[in-house]
Amino acid sequence: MVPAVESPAYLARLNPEQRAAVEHGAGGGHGPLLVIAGAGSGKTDTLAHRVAHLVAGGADPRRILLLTFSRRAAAEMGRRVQRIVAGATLPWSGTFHGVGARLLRIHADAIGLAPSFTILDREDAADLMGLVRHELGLSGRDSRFPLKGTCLAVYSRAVNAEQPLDTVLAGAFPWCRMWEDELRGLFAAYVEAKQRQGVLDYDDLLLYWAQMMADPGLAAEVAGRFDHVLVDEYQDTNRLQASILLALRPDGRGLTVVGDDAQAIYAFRAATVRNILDFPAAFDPPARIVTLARNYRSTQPILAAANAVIGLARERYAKELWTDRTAGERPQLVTVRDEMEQARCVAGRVLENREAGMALKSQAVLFRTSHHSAALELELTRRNVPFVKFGGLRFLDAAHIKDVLALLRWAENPRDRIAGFRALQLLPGVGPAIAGRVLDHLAVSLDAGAALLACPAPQRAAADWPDFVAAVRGLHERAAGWPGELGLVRTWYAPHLERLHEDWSARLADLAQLEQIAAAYPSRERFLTELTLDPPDATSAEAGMPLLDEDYLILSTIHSAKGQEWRAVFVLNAVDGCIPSDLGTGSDAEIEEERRLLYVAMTRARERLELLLPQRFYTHQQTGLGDRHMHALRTRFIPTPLLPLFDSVAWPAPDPRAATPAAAASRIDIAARLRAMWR
DNA sequence: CTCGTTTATCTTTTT
DNA sequence: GATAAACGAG
Repeated sequence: MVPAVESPAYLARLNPEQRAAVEHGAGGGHGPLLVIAGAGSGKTDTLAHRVAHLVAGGADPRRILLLTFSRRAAAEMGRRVQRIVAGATLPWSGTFHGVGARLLRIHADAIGLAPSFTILDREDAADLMGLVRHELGLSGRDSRFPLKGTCLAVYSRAVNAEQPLDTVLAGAFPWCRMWEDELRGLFAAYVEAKQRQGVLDYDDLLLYWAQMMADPGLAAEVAGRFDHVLVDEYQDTNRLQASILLALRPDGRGLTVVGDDAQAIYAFRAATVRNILDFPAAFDPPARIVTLARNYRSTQPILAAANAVIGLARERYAKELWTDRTAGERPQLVTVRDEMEQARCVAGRVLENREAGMALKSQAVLFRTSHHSAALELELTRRNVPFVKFGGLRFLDAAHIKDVLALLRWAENPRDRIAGFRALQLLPGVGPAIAGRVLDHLAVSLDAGAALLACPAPQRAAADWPDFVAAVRGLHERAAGWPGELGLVRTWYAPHLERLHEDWSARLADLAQLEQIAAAYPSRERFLTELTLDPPDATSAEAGMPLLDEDYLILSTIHSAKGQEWRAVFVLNAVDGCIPSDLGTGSDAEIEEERRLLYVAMTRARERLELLLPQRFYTHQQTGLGDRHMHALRTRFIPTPLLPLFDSVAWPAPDPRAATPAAAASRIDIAARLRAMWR
């Protein structure tokens, strides 16, 4: 406990529980602390205050490790800390993966890793898996071998959950059990390939870090860098991350974790809610638990409904969120005929809200899967409503962006075969076979740049070869400097882009945007590393992000909405088959996660919450009969006893003169279209 | 050996 | 309704 020092002003802003979390063990080494922070309970602010309080109490900010879920969250935390203690910067804040990459580069020599290692994103890793899969002759079998993406998913789960292969297969991939031996061989070859090429996948960033901590000398060195370790969103960490944490703070001294088991939504990434449930007992004496249950975000009616939804969950730290914001309307359950009507309804209501003075930016539309917003995106574009979409397909996933990055990555690490493989095949006449041969030719040489010069031009690509070699050589020599190298690549790439893609001009504009982004990074290595670990996560309808001062609506997957809040929130497709997704209804654990997902969506709302219930929606069935529309039922997470907590309405409001629903469904609804023209 | 066409399969959420 | 293996022509 702090002696009788005058209490700093910033502590006065906190409620008693927040203050307890902030002041826990102040003044010296302290025991482990678990903060259970309900939705909207000021979690981020509490964590920021705790960091600031440590610094104000004399802790060295350079020796504080702050692990967040996303890079965005890390930046936000940094801003808030600085607002409390001016001038304090946290050099060691970031995601587990980002911090891991940094530590591995520092200690690369000690663990036999080339410091110039490059990082494969999900898709590149899958491509490498596919290559190895093919080399092992697993592609052409009588019975079909799992796809490359599935193989990678199995591998990744085994690594992150720290489970043996047979357990993983039985638990999460039962249809692949017959391939256990082949998969084991495939994974061994995959690991060897990565090591030969000096590349790491996402999982390696954690795995190498954990392995580093298994060596007493290195472990002491790494752990010795930090006096305090704080982890945000602890409910969404996996076993491997927990192992790293435990190795960093074996006795829990100086360790703080913050999270909310009711908001655990990343089990598909091998996150386990057990981490947070079992945290206190992992130490002796057990960790102190502080619970933040006062909600500052939502009105009482919204909170009551959300509490009721999560109240039906099975195991959790019991807490009931409360607020003194008693005024406000109940959340609405809005029944609409189908997805088109849903899009019109939401677009209309968003604009109504704006008329009433609610900026587009303070409203959000949330959905379970990325494509659920397709109809809405069309409707918004038609009505000229600007929007930005988070989640789903990303900027970096576009083929032309990947092409350019592949060339840069290949220059950074000539052993990176996936990068070279991709770059070479951009040349007309070069396919997998020739590309492979060129790469084999280079592999025997120590100086890749010289080897490429000496490499005989493949006959079919003779015309394009000199320009290609010149471009690669320019990158090796770093003649253009950074970010000038990107211009070099674009000049070489532009003609190929025109040849390969109809919509080349739009793609060329994307490359210009990439150059803008690149200019913000000091070097090629930093650009490549940080871009793969923290890709720009928003896409909007038109090229480029809207200007910052412009007003725009937020569209987001529920996963990407984590930690955020808006005055008005719309949740699309609150029906069985979407929430819960019919793909996620296999086990009880999956159902529970889907329930928490709905809870997360609902608790994003401050004043207005509307859940949309299309009475029918289209499914893409494999029945051979093509697409079928199904009658949808209200999500099972809002059973009838909970209905009094909501207002149930229909949209458009029932009109006695309207045709019967059956008739309206069978032909074009001209009436609705005419109405919509003026909306 | 490449590249365009056909056919069968699987379809989420993301560092 | 996209994607990857299989097929066929140049």
